[in-house]
This record gives sequence, C-alpha cells and structure tokens, in this order.
Amino acid sequence: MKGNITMRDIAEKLGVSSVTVSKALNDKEGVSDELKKRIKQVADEMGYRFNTHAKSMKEGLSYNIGIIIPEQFAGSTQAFYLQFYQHLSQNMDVHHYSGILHILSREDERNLALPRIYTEKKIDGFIMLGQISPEYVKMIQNTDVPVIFLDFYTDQTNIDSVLTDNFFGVYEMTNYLIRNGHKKIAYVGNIHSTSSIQDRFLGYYKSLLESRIELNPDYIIKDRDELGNYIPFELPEDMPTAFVCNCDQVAFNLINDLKKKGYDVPNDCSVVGFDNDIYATLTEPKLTTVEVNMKEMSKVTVKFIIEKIKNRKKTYGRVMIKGTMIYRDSVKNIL
Amino acid sequence: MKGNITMRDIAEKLGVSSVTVSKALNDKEGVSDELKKRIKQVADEMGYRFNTHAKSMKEGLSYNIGIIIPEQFAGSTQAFYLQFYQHLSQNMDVHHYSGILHILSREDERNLALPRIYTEKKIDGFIMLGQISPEYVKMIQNTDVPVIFLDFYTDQTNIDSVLTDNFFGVYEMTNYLIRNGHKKIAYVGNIHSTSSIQDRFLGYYKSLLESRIELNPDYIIKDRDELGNYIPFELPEDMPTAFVCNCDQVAFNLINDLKKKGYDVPNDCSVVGFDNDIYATLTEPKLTTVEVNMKEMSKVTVKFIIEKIKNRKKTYGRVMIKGTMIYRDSVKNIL
DNA sequence: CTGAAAGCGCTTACAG
DNA sequence: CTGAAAGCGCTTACAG
Repeated sequence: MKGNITMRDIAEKLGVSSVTVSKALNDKEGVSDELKKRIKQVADEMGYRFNTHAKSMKEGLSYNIGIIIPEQFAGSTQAFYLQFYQHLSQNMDVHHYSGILHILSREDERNLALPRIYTEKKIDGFIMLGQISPEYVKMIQNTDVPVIFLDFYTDQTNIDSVLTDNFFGVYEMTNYLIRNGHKKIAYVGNIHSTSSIQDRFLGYYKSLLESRIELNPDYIIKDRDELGNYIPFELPEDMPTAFVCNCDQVAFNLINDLKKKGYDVPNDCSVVGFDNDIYATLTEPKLTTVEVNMKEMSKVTVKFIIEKIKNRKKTYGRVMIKGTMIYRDSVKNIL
Repeated sequence: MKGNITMRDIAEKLGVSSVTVSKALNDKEGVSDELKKRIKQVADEMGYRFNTHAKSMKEGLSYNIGIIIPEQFAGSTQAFYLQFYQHLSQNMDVHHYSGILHILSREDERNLALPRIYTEKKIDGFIMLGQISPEYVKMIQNTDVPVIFLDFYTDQTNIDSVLTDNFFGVYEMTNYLIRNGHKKIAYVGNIHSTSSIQDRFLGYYKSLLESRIELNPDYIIKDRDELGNYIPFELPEDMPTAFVCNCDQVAFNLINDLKKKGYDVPNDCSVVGFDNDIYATLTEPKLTTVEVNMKEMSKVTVKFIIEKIKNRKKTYGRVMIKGTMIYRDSVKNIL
C-alpha cells in the first residue's frame, strides 16, 4: 500500500477530479449518489486518511482545543481532572475536535508563558481546568482564541465559566441534615481559602438561616491554613451532631480524627462531604456527599467553546451546574 | 492588531522575502545576524504566531503524538496515568511535539475502532498507556505510524515497550525483608491475573530461591478473582511475619484487614507494597514500597517514539526501567 | 452534476 | 547572503 494517499490519487483511479472527491467525502452537494458511493468505497480500499492540516490551512482552524490543567491539580490525588478530560474529549469528538492536554507548570504559570500549542497555532480555543493566578487568567483572556474556565471562576470581567453549584449543593446537603433532626451542625473548612470553599460555606449558612438556626462561630472549624496545608482539627466544647465538610478528603481526615478521639460515626455524629471522589468510599462508614456533575459540565463547556470559536462575540457568563446528592452511610436520622 | 500575521507580512514590512523570514525564524543558515535579529524583533512586535499546519503539510508530519489510555485506567482511582501524561508531555515539548490524549472507550476497544486523531492524520505516532486487548494491539501495530507500549507488554512480536522492572523491584524488596530477619514471607496477589502481577511474584520467588527459603503454597494469598474483583483475604494458619503485596492498594486493604483481626503492623507483621501511589500514605503505618520511575520511563518512551518517527526501522524491544525503593514505616527489623 | 483555477502559509532546492 | 518558483493536500468560488 502506498504510504500517502491523497484525494488526487482517488480521483485519478476513478477518472474524476479531486474536487469531486472532496465533495463526495464531505457529503456535499454536487455529486451523484452513485459516484459518491464509489468514491467512498475506493477511498476505503486504498486506505485513504484525510489530511486535517490541509483543511486547517485553508480555514485557519486546527480542530483542536487546548485543555490546560495547572500542575498542582495533576498530582497523585487528583484523578478527578483526568475524568473531566475524558468527558470533554467525548464531547469534542462529536464536533470533530480533539483535545490537546497541557499541564501548566508552576514555572510557566509564574512567568506567564503561553503554551506552545498556542504560539504554534495548534489550537482554536482554550479550556482552563482548575484555578490559576489572576495574572495568567488576564493574559489568556487577551490571546486571540476564545477561553472557557471550567470548575473555577474569578471576579475578572468578561469571563465565561462553567462551575459546579457549590452554594446550592451544600445548601441542599445541610437541609437534608436538618430534615434528619440535626440542629448542631458545624462547617469544616477555612472560609478564607478558595472561592468554592467560601461558596459552600454560604450554602450551609443559608440553610441555617432558613431554619432559623443561629450560626455558632465555634462551629466553623478550620481544616487548613491560608497556604492550603492541613492543620489539626479543633473540635468545639459543645460537640455538634453533624459536620458539613468542604470536601471528601477533609471528611476522610475528620472521620479518622473523630474515631481516634473515641467518637462513633454516624452514631455519635454525622459527617458529610463534597465531590464524591476517591475519599468518599475510603471512609468507614462511606460518605454521604455531593457528586459533581462532570458529564453535564463537560457537555456545556464544549458546546460553549465551539460556539465561541464560530462566533467570537458569544458570551455566557458564569454558568452553574447542579450536583447530585449521593446518599451513603455517614448520616444518622436523630429524630 | 491584524488577526492573522504571516511570514509574508513580516517580509513586506522589512522589504525582504518570506524565504528570508523563514530562515531567520528557524535559525537556519543564510541570513546575516543583523537581519535575523531584526526579523525576530519585528515578528515579536507584530504578534506573529507560527502556523504549524503549513509546515505539517509540507513535511507530512503533525508534530503531535497520540497518547492512548484505555477507559478503565482513567477511573477515579487512577491519577497515576495523568502524572505519566505530564512527564510525557514535558519530554515531548523538548522535541517540539504536543500530546493528544485520547481515552479509548471500552466500546471502541471492542470494535477495534481507531481514534479519529489517526484517521485524520493529526498524529505521527502512538504511545499506548495501559494494557489493551491483544486484538487492539495487533491492529494498532498495523497502522502506518509507529507505536510504543508504555507500562505493559504482550507476547506479540515486534513490540517496543517501556516497562517498570516489576521483577527486579519485588526481588529487591523481598531481599530487603530477608535482610531484616524475615523468613516467613507471603506474597499477596492472584498470580494468574496480569503479567505484571505475575512478574512481581517471580521476583519474590527468585529472592526466596537465592536465600534457600522454600516456597510455601499457603503463602500465596489471593487478593482478587480472575475478573479482577477483590475477594476477602484468607490468611494462613501459620502466620507469616511479612507480606509482599502486589500493589499499594492491596497493601492498604490487607493492613485494614489485619488490624480488624487484631494484628499490629509492623509489630506483628510487616507489609510492603508496590507503586508508591496514593494508597501508600493512606495506610497507618505508611508503606514501604517501590516507586515506579515515571520520569525516566517517560523520557525513554518519548525518545523512542521520536526516533521511530524519524526512522521507521528502529526497534527497541522490551525496555525495563528500574523502580526506586521507598522506605517508610511498615517493615520491622526482627533480627 | 462535474472540474479548472486559485489560494491557505510555509519550506526546499536551486539560482544568483 | 538573498530570493523566485514550486509544491504540500485540501476547499472555495466560479464556470460550464
């Protein structure tokens, strides 16, 4: 078999022009059905592979989208984003797009270095997956390809981002605890840490407000310092009956800590998480938590970026996707 | 700023030809240093971005490599391969290559469907990351781009693969246990499961042979059935003083099981793992284990695939990369 | 329904 | 040291 088969080769074999072959293979108007069928058949027989680069050059589009994940989210505990990539990839495929995954090193982030896939025109747009510095956000907004931010947002203007509804998820979760008779409910997380931890806290707070439960400052329990390093939990004198943790990993840590201190989960106190990641089922008992709806978030993100590639003026703003409650064994009904 | 700046635009601005611009930007012979400098400067000022597609078409190369990960390895417990991707990516960057990550769905694997990145000539070669069916291996070997298998191998011929040295890693680990006075050493893993679990077992066995310790069939403890589902451990009557687990996750499970049954690790028995993944530090005590040398494996893999792209005839065979012993707290010296 | 011509943005081989 | 010409493999706009 010849190494490199082009439309012209197919055309010559059939005694037609390469224009006709192009039309046939792209299912365009202007070729008789019979000829089209033959062309496709011969293309198959000859092992023809379409050359995207020729099309790219003509159209000025690469049919690739750059997915940028900051290095710190590609660590050993973060299978999460690989799954996200998978969903993004599946959705892009429908639009004949491929994903070029780029892990942004801390150094490049600091130096505001744009990835080569951009400077060499290998991509038509960016999906930024995971929080990056405001400076980097600003720079990437000023490139001449469209950008969508996935799973985080900043307060900068003109930003299109797709997020899990942190606020609503924890609001719903806290309501669930209250329906199960809990009134002494603590929130575990540093509320000055990231915006998503903050939003989750606010969801918890709203739920308390609605049920006329006073917010007890002792019931806001720090899990990490401002730099993100975990610190030992300081449990309040008056023990809560339930803990709303800002993520599953913290719930995992808390449960281990509670056990060491002689408490039984969920009989002495209930614990809930957020994310439904690997930690949710590593705990004993398994965690009741909120699952991020990656599938829907990915679908929406890809739809947006493709629209933006076609029409630069489209904007979407901050789009929230609701998560799903996952009921397991870490909550006790105390009514 | 004009949307699309080409070498011709730079050339016109400077009153030279686009050939000269091409030479200058590519640091080729035949342009005076002074002119080269000016050209680069103007390119910068104009915000020029190189168009890879034009080069691709000329050369018939895309400067992309497809990294294929089978779906089952992209699950929530598998951050491992994302880290691998990161290292691969860094190494490819040096060669001006980008990675297109494709998660191969179970369905496409079964139907022997080639990814679009291949059929549309978006890639110059494949790196297969994670075990796939022999049929798929065979098919991908017959495409007209080179392939390297990373982190697994099959007995099919003409296969270039890069592997962690499972055999040697466990051999070294078992030697270490023996040096610490252990004689009653069990292996935990289904030796009919995957080739790497088998190879690890053989490393264990070699170590026993060398020390003239008889292989006790009761000391081969199954961790999963033939389908890969974990099953309860059946501990032997005569308890071993050490357990060599085929991976960290199994060591994690075993330690939890031992604790439930009233054993203390490492005082009653030592436990070691393999992989140094997330499970290695989730256990209490933390695991002594073997770390896969991802960095070196990635470097070698990329070097090989690039060489193979340049010269199709190159072959490398099965290349083993030694892992690194990580000493933590799960082994007791009983001498 | 079919095709000749031009062009996308580079690079290579050759001539000066 | 510099550049005119040709070509990579498609697609678009137009003519028949």
